[in-house]
This record gives sequence, structure tokens and C-alpha cells, in this order.
Amino acid sequence: MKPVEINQAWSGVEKCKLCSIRHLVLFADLNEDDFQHLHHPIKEVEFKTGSILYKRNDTINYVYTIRSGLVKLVHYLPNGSYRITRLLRQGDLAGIEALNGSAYLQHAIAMQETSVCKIPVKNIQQLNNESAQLYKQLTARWQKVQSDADIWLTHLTMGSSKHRVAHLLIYLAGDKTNNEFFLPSREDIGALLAITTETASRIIAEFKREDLLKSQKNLASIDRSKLKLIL
Amino acid sequence: MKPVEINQAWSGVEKCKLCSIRHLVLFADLNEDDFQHLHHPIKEVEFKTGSILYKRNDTINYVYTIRSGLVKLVHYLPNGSYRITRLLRQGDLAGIEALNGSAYLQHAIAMQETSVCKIPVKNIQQLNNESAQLYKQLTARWQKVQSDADIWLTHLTMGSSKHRVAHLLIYLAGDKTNNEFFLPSREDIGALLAITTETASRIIAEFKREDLLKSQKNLASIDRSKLKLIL
DNA sequence: CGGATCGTTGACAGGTATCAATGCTGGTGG
DNA sequence: CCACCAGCATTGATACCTGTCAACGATCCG
Repeated sequence: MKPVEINQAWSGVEKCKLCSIRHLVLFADLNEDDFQHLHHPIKEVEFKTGSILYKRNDTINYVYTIRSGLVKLVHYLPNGSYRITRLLRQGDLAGIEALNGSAYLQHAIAMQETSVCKIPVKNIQQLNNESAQLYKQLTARWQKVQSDADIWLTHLTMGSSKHRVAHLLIYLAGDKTNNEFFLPSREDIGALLAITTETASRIIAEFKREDLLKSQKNLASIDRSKLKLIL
Repeated sequence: MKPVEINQAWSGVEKCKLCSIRHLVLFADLNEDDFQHLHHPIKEVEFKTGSILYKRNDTINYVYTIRSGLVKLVHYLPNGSYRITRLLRQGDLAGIEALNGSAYLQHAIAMQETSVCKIPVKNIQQLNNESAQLYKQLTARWQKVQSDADIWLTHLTMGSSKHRVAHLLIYLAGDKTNNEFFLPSREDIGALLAITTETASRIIAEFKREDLLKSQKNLASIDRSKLKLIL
């Protein structure tokens, strides 16, 4: 996990109105008038695999909307190991805790090539004072945090390792029609499911042998119906 | 877990201003003027052990502030077992997902005699339109949800069962000076830590034999320093 | 080609789930 | 009042699973 340089693409508020994934993001409900309140520049930024969006306790200035890619939120433990507490995908918000002025709670690291919109916290606070539109989106985002956390706790930390890995794979595959998704390293799978790297590897290998899972490089596809029989 | 009747104590907004735990609750920052906006009655309600505050998918009308006691948020699983995803104590908010109009995400059940303030969602929405004071408290509450979930995932679902139980006991003991706290049933401990009832019982019994834990009935106290040596 | 990193596999010990039986306690009805 | 019952806690025996330690293979890159 080596930090990678950030290369900024372009800046501007105007383009937010034309954003192709705007229905998914924080500003979905804003009207023409609201956009006039955006005085600070929103930047679109690319992160390479392994690069860090922010670190725990970093000074807080931005909230990040994921446009594409995959981001993990990581807690490092005293013994040097780590635990992944959440994955963020398209439309998710990273660093949302910035909004009440405390420090970031975890490290946010790109697991693959990731594109984000970097939104100054000041923008959000302004909009919240001057317009009530944003409020709905923000509470919806917070709720997703809670419901994701519950799913995580309910399905991804209990049962046998095989169950957990199966659940994770189905979660990762999501509703993609092409059925192809990013398969994390065995170490990350372990950190996600609270199992060891070796166990993760054994199970992934077993799934491959049984044709429940196919992969080349980091791209994988699953046989959903067969996999669900395990659950 | 049998439902128990609810007996309502008193209603009124006036008393909110004099609330003894107001510094802990949602309305901490409201001023005299804001209270004028509260047009719907806030009720103080008592729940007995095992009674249900609300069920998953119930129609949503209220958010609950815990005044005293202990509430568990529960996910029931297809196979009849259940998983506790969060515990709520004094100052915590239950049913916060009500704020964006979706259904409750889990069942909320009192684990001991519990006193709550039942706040109409309409009140919150009104206040948010007419005053920005509530916004800070709400985001703070949401953030606590996230950070609690992370702590849960980081400490309470990994490591040996002994580690997890020790962590849970320390969490339950909190910062109480009298060092006496509510000890959940072995079944609930299992549902909290993703271990079986039997394993939970074995470990609790072992802790008692080693004088790390004392209990009569549901009230327990721990030897913090000795217990921390296990972590 | 050699080195680094990651994935895979094996052997083994220890931990946990499972199945089953036995105390313990509070409440109920005779 | 006491016997009984239901629900919870505890304990035991056993099989299985997973962590641990270790070795080896695969791939990429300098």
C-alpha cells in the first residue's frame, strides 16, 4: 500500500449541473438557484490503486463523492494489522464525518483506479444554511452508512468463513449485468471478514476449483445461483 | 422476549427546557425561540424489560431519545436466530432513520427498564426548516452511529471469543464510577459478538471463577485492570 | 536472472460449534 | 405452602474449523 501522487483533472461548479451521475450524488436535488451558492471550487480528482484519499486525524476540509472505482475505509490496529470497516462505491460519500468538524475517523484508500469529486466542506455548510434541499440527501447518506454497517455486522462477521466469503462475493458483484467485478487481495478479504489471509486464500481457491468463481488478475465473475446455495 | 404494555407518563414541551439530561440530547443547542416551533407533543414513555419500541418496517412517526436504560437494535435472521447490531444508552437516538421517511431498519427492544422521549418526526423536520441549530446535533448523532459501528467491527467481531467478551464487558461498564452495570443474557451476548450462547456462558463463568467479574442477577461489576490484561 | 510480493497449500494445535445433559431460579397453580 | 414447570445458565464430550507456522509456486519488475 504505497501512496501515489494525485493528479487533478479539472475544476468547476458549472459541470456539476451536467454531471452524468448526478442522480446518485449529494447534489441530486439542488436547483439552479442553489448552485449559485457554491462559491468554493469542486474538483474532480483521480486516485490510483493504493493511493490515499485521506488519513485518520487529517485536517478536515473536504468530503468526497465517489464517481467510479472502489475505496476502503481502514482502521489500523496496535499490532500492525488492519481492519476494513466499509467499502465505498459509486455515489457513496467518503469523509462525511467532516461535516461536524471532527477529524476523519479512518484512512480512506483507493482499492482500484478511482475517480472522485472533492467537495469543500464550506460549500455544504453554506448550502445547509441557505437552502434545505441538501438536508434530505445528507440524512439519506447517513442512513446508508448505518444500514451498510448493519448488513456488514449481520452477514459478514458471522457464520463460517465460507459463508462470509460467499456473502462478500455476492455483495461485490452487486447488480452488475456483465457480472464482472473487482476481486480484492486475499489480505483485504481477510481484513474485511475478520479471517486470516490464509483462510481467505483457501476458500477463494476452493471456489475457483468448484467453478463458483472465475478470475483473471483482479477481475472476477461468479455463478450467483450456485453461490447462493452456500448461504 | 415478550411484548409488554407501554404506560405513558406525561406529555409536554415546556419540560424539555428543564430536562435534566438536556446537554446530552438532540435539543441541546435549541434556544427559547426554537422551542416555539415545537407544535407537536413530545411524550416521555417508560418501557419494561423486553418491550418493543418499534419493529422493522413499522410505520414511522417517532424518533426516540434514550433518557435511561438500555436498548438493543436487532436483526432477525431467516433461520430464526438474531443478531444485535447496536446498543443504545443515555443520550443515544433510536429510529434516527425515520428522518428521511423510510421504514425503521431494525427492531428496537428494551433490555432493561428504559425511559425515553418520543419525538414526533414532524417536529424535527419543522425545526430543520426554521432553524439551523438542530443540524449540528443530528450530524453528530449520525457520526456516532458510524464510529460505534466501526468500533464494533474493529473490536467486537474479531479475535478470540475471550477477547470479544472482555471488550464487551469493558464497553458495558463504561465510565460508571460505581462500576456496576447491566449484564445481558448469554444469548444476547452471543448475538452481540457473533458467538454461540454456550461459548458466551463458558467464558462468563470462567471470568467469574477468576474473579474478573462478579454478578448477582443482571447486575455485574468487573475488575477493569485485570480484564484489560486479556486484550 | 534474481528478488519482491502475493497466492496457494500442508501439517498441526488450539479454539469453537454442536449435541446433550444437568443445575438453578422465579413464577404459577394446586 | 409446596411442587412443578419453564426458561436460563452451566458443563461435558466430540468433531470440525480456523489460526498459526512454514514451505513452495506464480507473477512482475528491475
